[in-house]
Amino acid sequence: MSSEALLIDELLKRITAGEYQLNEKFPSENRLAEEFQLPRITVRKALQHLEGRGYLYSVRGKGRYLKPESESIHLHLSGGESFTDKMLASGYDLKTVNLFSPDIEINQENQTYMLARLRYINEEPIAIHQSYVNVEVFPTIQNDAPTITSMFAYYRAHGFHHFTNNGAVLSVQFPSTDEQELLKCNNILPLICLESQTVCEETKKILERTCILYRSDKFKYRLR
Amino acid sequence: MSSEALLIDELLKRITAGEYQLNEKFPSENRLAEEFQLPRITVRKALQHLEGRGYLYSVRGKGRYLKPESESIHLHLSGGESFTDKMLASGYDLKTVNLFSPDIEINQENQTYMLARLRYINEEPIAIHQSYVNVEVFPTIQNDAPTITSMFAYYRAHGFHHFTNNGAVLSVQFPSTDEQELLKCNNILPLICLESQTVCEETKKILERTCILYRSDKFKYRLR
DNA sequence: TCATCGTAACTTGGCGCCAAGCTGTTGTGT
DNA sequence: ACACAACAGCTTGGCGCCAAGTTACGATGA
Repeated sequence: MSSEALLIDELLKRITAGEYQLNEKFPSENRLAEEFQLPRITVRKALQHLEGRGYLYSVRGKGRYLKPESESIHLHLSGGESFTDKMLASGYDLKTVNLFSPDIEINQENQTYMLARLRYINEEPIAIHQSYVNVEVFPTIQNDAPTITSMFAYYRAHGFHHFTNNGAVLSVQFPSTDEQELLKCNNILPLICLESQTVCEETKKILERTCILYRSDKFKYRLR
Repeated sequence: MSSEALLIDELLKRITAGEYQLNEKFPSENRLAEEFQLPRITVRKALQHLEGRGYLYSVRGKGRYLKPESESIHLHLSGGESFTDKMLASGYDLKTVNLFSPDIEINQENQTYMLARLRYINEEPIAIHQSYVNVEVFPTIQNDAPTITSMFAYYRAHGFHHFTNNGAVLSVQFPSTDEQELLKCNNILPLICLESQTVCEETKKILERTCILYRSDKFKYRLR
């Protein structure tokens, strides 16, 4: 194993053992280089890796600081309940921002319109919701899109009242630069990608295909 | 956004668009530095990031090469079925290696014994199974441990025949150096961590607490 | 004409140097 | 005695230089 990898492990041990105070100065690159008898560049790479993972933040000229660990939100990955309802039921302060852009057009091939929303909890972005709405069922979706914050509310307004989803697929991916900006995260923060279809229980019509990108560091997922 | 981040995005676009041949030379650091008018060190960082994510591998003096993308295994995250049964049912060539070590002792605090197994598919390590076996139910587990490859078989041999689990919790973490060596992966490959308890249906005894670490790049997970 | 060896030109890898930012201490001026 | 400015010493950030490895081409010798 490389020196860098071993240093990362050792620093993680110390961090999880509580040896460093939150928001106080982490030992500098030079200090750690001296302590571990490693080149400063090796130490810097290890520290930058820990920054990438969200443990540290740095200010040029000042130093590096330990980030407070954010509390994980427990999310049930199951059932037809909307994300909004789940969060409200658990007492979280959820906010939704519509990421409408006039540039987005209907996908002619599969007749869907992509409507994206950014979800915040406690003023922090935690998920990107991408709904690929079935244009055949909702022909005016492109015009309606700028004002929508709840898809379920939109469906109810259009006469659909009971929903289910036919399973979901979960995978892990890294964020693109756009997603990094939206979610205010680093490029090595894994995102949980959850893909499913929302179906009307009565008519069995597919209303939308959904892709939700969750920051994996903000959630623990309960499975039934 | 930094130059490095934008370069990563652009190279990923090209990779997914199929612009590079598998196992053929990827453009060199100098070549890309010239093309994008960036310092070589910026290009190198971007390429090392892609290496970390598993897209590329490098040979000093020779060059960098695109790795073939491995097929994702679809795994159902549900039910009491064992991992072994699920993989065999899907036709995968699963192999299990017991990671027995005489150094591992019974945890006196919660009376469990940690038995770890490494899972291979097509000769590639894909998951680490850690079973924290209830010593009160299996007092001879420490002696039995070296020869166990199937926990369910072990339980059946001890008179337990029907199992369930009381939900599971899924989270994402990065591998430690030990886990990196076992799974033959880089330090930024996210691992899916699935924690659950295996319970005997008849007696309701907790047989084990399980923690499975899956390479997230090898699996897509189906939820019911 | 063919084979072998040496060198140059390519590749990636390891680590350092200089730049930019911040803070604390000391000296000078009012 | 206090306030302000300058400088030194600390911090992290950007990028380059030299080392190590591989390959291809040209020259020399048989």
